[in-house]
Amino acid sequence: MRFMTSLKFIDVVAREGSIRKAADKLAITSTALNRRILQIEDEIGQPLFERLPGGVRLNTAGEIFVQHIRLQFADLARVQSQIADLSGIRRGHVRIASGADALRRLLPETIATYRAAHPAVSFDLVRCYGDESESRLFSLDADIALIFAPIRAAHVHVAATLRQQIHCVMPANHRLAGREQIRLRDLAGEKLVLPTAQSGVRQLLDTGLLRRNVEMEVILESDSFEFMQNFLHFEPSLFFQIPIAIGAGSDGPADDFDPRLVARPIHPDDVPAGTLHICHLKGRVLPVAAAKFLDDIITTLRDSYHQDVDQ
Amino acid sequence: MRFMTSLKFIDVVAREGSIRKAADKLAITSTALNRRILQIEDEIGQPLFERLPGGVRLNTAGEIFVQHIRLQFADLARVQSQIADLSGIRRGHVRIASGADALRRLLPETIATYRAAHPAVSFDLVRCYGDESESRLFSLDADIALIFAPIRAAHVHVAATLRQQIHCVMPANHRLAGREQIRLRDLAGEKLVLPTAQSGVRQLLDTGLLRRNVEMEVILESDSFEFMQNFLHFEPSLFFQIPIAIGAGSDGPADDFDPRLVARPIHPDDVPAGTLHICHLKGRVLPVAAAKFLDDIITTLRDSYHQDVDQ
DNA sequence: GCAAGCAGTGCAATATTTGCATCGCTTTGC
DNA sequence: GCAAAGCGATGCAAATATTGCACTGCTTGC
Repeated sequence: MRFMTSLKFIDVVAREGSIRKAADKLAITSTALNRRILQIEDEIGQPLFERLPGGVRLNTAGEIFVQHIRLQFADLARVQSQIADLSGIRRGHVRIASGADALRRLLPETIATYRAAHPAVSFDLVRCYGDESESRLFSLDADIALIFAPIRAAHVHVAATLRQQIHCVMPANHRLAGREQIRLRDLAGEKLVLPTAQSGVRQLLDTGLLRRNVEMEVILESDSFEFMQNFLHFEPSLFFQIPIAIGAGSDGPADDFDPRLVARPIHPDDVPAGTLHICHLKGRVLPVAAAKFLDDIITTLRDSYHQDVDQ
Repeated sequence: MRFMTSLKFIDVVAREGSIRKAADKLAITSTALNRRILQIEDEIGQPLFERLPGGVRLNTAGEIFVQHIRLQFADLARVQSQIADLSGIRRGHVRIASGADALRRLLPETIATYRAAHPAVSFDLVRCYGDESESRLFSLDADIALIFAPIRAAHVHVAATLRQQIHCVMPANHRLAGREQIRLRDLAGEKLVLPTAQSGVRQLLDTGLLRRNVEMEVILESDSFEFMQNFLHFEPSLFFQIPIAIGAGSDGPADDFDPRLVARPIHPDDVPAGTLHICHLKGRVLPVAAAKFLDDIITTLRDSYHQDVDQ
């Protein structure tokens, strides 16, 4: 560590109490060592050593400085061990904050593919509600966030966006199952299961329902796809999802999407399409593993989900 | 600090994302800089940068190392100020990130007082929007931040807080000028000038306006106090500020607060009070100058602004 | 009082760093 | 599809910084 030698020299001189003795130990001449110390004292603007007849001794400033030096060495050692631990580009850890939508199929699929190529990369998935994804980006608890909602915070950089029309999920034998598109007025009198209030899907629905002033029966709210899917078999009702959550657009529907159910898009005039944002912290240079994975998500969306992705 | 130059170089390259750009900034040739970086990478035993066609980017090892470097620089500044403090003369440099509110009066006043006592201390003031203040604390570009907004990041330590009720600023002859407090419904039909969307004042206002569903005419948005203050003389309208921005609570209103204008608080049931946070990076030991200045701000708020300060 | 041990300094030898010219590469623009 | 521009890397010579030698002035201990 060439950039630490001068500091190391000071440390040794402080320990030896003499420039000549320290020079001996460091295998250089005392004059060279002496001049290095004078130079640093000059840069600090204050002497660090008291000159005694029998050698040198740290003064108060020197003690503060040497303590700093030793802390730096300790911290450098920590950094080195941490870096040595990485030992390669393909190692790493990617932390993702995501709403429930992308966790159903997009992320499992993409991560599995990525890990097949880079098995030494590990992942951290956290399901977030509301603005928590953005907070996690900011607090550096997440590298990448997938957010199906408007982006509020200025510190979020949106790497790609994906338009998603909300779909209405219903039993395959439902009277509306034959329609290509659902109008909100068609839902009059239907029993509805709504997503929880924080979800982006819910906020879009509220916009539409409020605007159209449609009378509908909201029988429950849930944030669990599995629950809503199974509930439909017991009580005839409808719930809402976006395409990536039900695997639409991918190679066929998701394996666990019930074949007795169908999903039909709501007419965009009634409920506007929402946007899935793929984000990271603005100004942050992502770790390689995370940056590559970000590329992978975008590629997957474009190639495998055949979706329009804006970058 | 000759012994820090190589590290500084790496920091700059990381920020610029290009060796050539960094070399320009550092006034050396790109080849010299390139070789210094190669040398340090060699000493670390691992590359710190990814070489891209358009420049370089930190890899995981590099990110760890650069964070270490920045901490080292911040700690060196602390050591220097502590050493300077020994000789009786406090010298040093305090870097502050602040929203517009505190920059109007609180900081000019406090800094002037501080500098009268310690003329060798210099200051760096950066006006920040949104979450930028918090980012600057983390990247060690700022020692202290004054944030009038909720704190989102976990790495921020809040040294003190100050509750601030939003005030409505209007011409002295306005029909509402006689009121002790303003209700939102009083503002129906008024022309409003709102602060920009990132500002903490705006976010509180939005909460209140949304909740009360008051019909008002927003004629423009601005982040400039001077502009809004002068605009009122040309078109009758109202804008919003918090007490420390208009000098209220201090010894009389700020010198440049127009006597033809008055500020009246909005009823707390309509718009909740916001909180000014006085912060620094968690876990960091501030330089002496910065630590003492932090004390000064808190003292000033309590003694001169007669505000309740929580510590 | 004089030898021994210390830090500091002038000067020449040596090592290191820098700048120039140039290569190989990728992206961008026409 | 090709030329231009921008990037990092490298060989080599010039510039700069560091080092070692010889020596100074100083204090201490015998």
